[in-house]
Amino acid sequence: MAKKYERIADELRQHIRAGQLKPGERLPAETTLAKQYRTSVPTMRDALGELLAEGLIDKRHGVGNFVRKPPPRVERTNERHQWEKDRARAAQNEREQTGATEHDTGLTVSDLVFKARYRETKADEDLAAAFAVPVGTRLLERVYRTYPRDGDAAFSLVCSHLVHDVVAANPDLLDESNEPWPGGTQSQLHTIGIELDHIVERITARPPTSEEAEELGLQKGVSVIVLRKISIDTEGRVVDVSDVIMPGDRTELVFTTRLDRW
Amino acid sequence: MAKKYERIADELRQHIRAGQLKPGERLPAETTLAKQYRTSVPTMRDALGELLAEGLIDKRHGVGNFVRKPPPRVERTNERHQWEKDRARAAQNEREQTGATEHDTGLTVSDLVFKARYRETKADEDLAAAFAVPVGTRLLERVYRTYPRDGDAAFSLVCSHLVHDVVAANPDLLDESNEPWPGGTQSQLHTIGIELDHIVERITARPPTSEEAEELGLQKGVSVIVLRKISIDTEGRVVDVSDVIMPGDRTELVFTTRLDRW
DNA sequence: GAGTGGTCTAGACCACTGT
DNA sequence: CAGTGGTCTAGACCACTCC
Repeated sequence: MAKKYERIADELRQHIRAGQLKPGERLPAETTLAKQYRTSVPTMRDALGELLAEGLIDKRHGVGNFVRKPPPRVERTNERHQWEKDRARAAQNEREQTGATEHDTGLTVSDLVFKARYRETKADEDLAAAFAVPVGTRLLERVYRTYPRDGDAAFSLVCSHLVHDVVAANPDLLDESNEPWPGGTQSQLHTIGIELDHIVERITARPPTSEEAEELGLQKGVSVIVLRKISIDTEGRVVDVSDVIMPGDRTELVFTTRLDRW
Repeated sequence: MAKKYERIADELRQHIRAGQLKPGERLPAETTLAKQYRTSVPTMRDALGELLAEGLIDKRHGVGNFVRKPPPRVERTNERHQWEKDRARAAQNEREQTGATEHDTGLTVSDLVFKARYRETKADEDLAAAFAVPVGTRLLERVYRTYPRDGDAAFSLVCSHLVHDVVAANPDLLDESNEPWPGGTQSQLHTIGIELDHIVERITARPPTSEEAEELGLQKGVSVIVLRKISIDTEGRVVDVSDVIMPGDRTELVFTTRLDRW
């Protein structure tokens, strides 16, 4: 009654967990495995597909299937926001030391390659609702990528939106060649007199688009975590709406909620 | 170069988004679709598999494939914790009105079926580390399920852990027949003099186990969001560790972080 | 060029649902 | 019982990687 590919996946899972198959080790070819388990290649592939989605193996086209090393999970905490706010007004040389990604990953600036691209767009229905502005309002769209210097896959895909006419008060903020801006977005907003009051983050999970899977180096069946960060200033105005796409198998979000005392 | 099943999935996606296929409507049989798209049944199934993982269609064995109605997303906010704390000391009749699930879903008590099961266990390595107690410490494990009265799939799978000897101070807390306890866990802890100071929530995403997929009514390819909630009291002691499993296609987590003023 | 995984086909047979 | 989707098989052919 149990499905064959599930039984095979279970067996392989046991072998991996028990350490009979070690991290980094190559599995036998799929045709070989199919013979070993007395099944067909497609069924064998279904079994391997389960392990793939769980992040237990890596498939490398033309090379083989490998037991995956337990992936280092990247934590992203909500305490980063206060940390960023505290630094937003610090001296430039202090702000230059590290950014929020380094804060999360524990890596240093020299390990990371950073890219930014700015573009002008118009608010669609979704963003217009988030900003509480009319559809078609001019926005500044900022796309960020951070890669480890050696690897190839990005840590996360970030797309930030600001209301163009608001940030135009400081022309430096419209120029992508000023990135990476020491101290990040809160520091940029500080130059035009904006102070953040609170941040709302909405989190969902879904399968990646093929572009997202490509950029993040995701195996088939692995979901992404989508985080929409909405920054509200002390006037109650929405000043930034950012979408962050993170690999579901390597990400852990941490939120601390402090409670009022009785 | 584009994969055939992706092209077909794209076409069907367009038809659904454009409203040519309406929510609730049945698609032609897979054999029929395969002929229409001049492909084989397995390839057609790969295409439908994409839509399935995205939550655009429902597959019903022996019946057919249906366009899914946009699923009502259940929000879970971190403001629920302060809300629960405020009610923990309220009069019993007020606490009885509604619980946190109703607070999140907007449904009333009569729409929901609630089940609780208590069990005594010993701390494994994972939980021992979370509680900062020795492995093998006696714990009280509490499993909760909340179902809509009409539907069949649970909203979420909750498993809470308390240190047995701590809560045994009030024997009522060891008896599952006292569930649902008006006012929830914070109210229960209040009876033994525990006040919460803050809550840490760690969020990850992964494919469901087959049991989870069954209980939550998940289609193939849909991930679950896993939330581990750690409650810390005013003494800095971890008093509760709860794991919450939620369907990735119907859940939105909302976290608000308030920032100190400059 | 040899060996690997990726895509696609064609079809058998089983399990589930509703009439 | 008829019709549907679910599982499994057997094998062709392509794309990628490395020697």
